[in-house]
Amino acid sequence: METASPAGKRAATRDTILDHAYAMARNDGLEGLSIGTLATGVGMSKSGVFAHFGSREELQLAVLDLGARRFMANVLLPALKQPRGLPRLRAIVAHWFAWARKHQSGCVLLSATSEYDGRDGALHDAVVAQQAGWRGELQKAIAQAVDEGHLRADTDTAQLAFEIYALLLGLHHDGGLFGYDAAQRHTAAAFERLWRSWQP
Amino acid sequence: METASPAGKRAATRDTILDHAYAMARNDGLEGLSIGTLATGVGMSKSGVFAHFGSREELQLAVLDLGARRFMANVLLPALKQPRGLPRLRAIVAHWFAWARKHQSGCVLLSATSEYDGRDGALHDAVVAQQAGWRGELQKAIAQAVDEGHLRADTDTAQLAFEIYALLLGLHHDGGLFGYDAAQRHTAAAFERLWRSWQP
DNA sequence: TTAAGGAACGAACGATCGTGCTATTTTGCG
DNA sequence: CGCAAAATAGCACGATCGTTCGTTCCTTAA
Repeated sequence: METASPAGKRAATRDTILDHAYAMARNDGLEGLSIGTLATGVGMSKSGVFAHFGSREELQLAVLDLGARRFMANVLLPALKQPRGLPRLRAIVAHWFAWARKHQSGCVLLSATSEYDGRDGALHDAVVAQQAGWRGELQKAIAQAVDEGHLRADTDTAQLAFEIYALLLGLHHDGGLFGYDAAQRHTAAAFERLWRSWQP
Repeated sequence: METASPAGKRAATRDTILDHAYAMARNDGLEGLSIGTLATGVGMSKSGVFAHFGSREELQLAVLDLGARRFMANVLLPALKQPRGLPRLRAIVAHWFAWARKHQSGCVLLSATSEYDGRDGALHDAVVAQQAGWRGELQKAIAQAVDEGHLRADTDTAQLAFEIYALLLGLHHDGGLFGYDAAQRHTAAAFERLWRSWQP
């Protein structure tokens, strides 16, 4: 048998553990993850959970990776069905809004940036790589919108990507603290101004 | 003697402890604060540090409060020397930029919002109160700029305050992850567009 | 039927956590 | 100087942390 069967028992329970770990990390962050509490949550022993990852750091990296894959699957992937250019870009933002609504009580990727942006180590590197990757996807979608003539030809893709990201940070922030509805209104209004100011 | 002499020994060492605690919380967050590590940092015993606060939560609240006071002293207060209206508003943003540069490796107030936005308890309430207070100050400065005729008369103060805050979130985020310089350029460019779009 | 291998458990490790208590030291006042 | 009061240290507690190790259980193949 090769290195991994398509869906062996090991992989299945590992997925179960990661699912619980992700839910916990949404509230307590990756630094708040404890193997004991996680084991209780999934109904396993501490050592049983531990054996699947080998170290707490590996567990945290796996949860971070799961978060990144879920984000991509929920925000980027469905938007790819839209035609290239502004429609796809707006679809990304729309799905990102939905993601923020579902993650009002905390987003693993965002809390991870707060937790690891000033440290060294594998988690820091993983967070930076993940954020840089997503920013790159954003810039790619923006560049396509420029190519299609949906945005001004002199658009600075990094600049616009930054502003889009900042608005979503605002949505997450205000949504978590003051309630999603008001935050959603402010963010949507800001986006209308944003698209208008970059239209050709 | 009354409840507190102007600068007794107790208050002095308490300030020393809080200063170290603030520095530590910048890297590890308020949840990462441990009394033992803090005691080692200030060269005291665990119980000696503990006696000043009575509980870990009280310590965290004190650090959060110190952060808020330092933020106000560094960002709002110096801006009050500028004349009401847009000059003062831009001064607030300028000092906020400097604050973000000094706090690239982590801002206690920001990480606190990530850590407590999805929980209950005194820390959550303190974070919400602090953020709401600051947002209120922003809105007040914006309203004055409207009164002075420096911004459009139909300006939605809550909306503009949200957008300003979102841009600073972006500055903190990108500054910590990708380096301050590029983040500062993007944020400054976004602000120029922002002021222009709200000018009368 | 039995041997083999993987998965999970249970117990224990040293370390550290927050938090009490009781001494001991330091301080300020008469 | 001497004495009360305040400030700090020392010690111990139960709990939990991540991690290791040996054992048990279950599945699968010969």
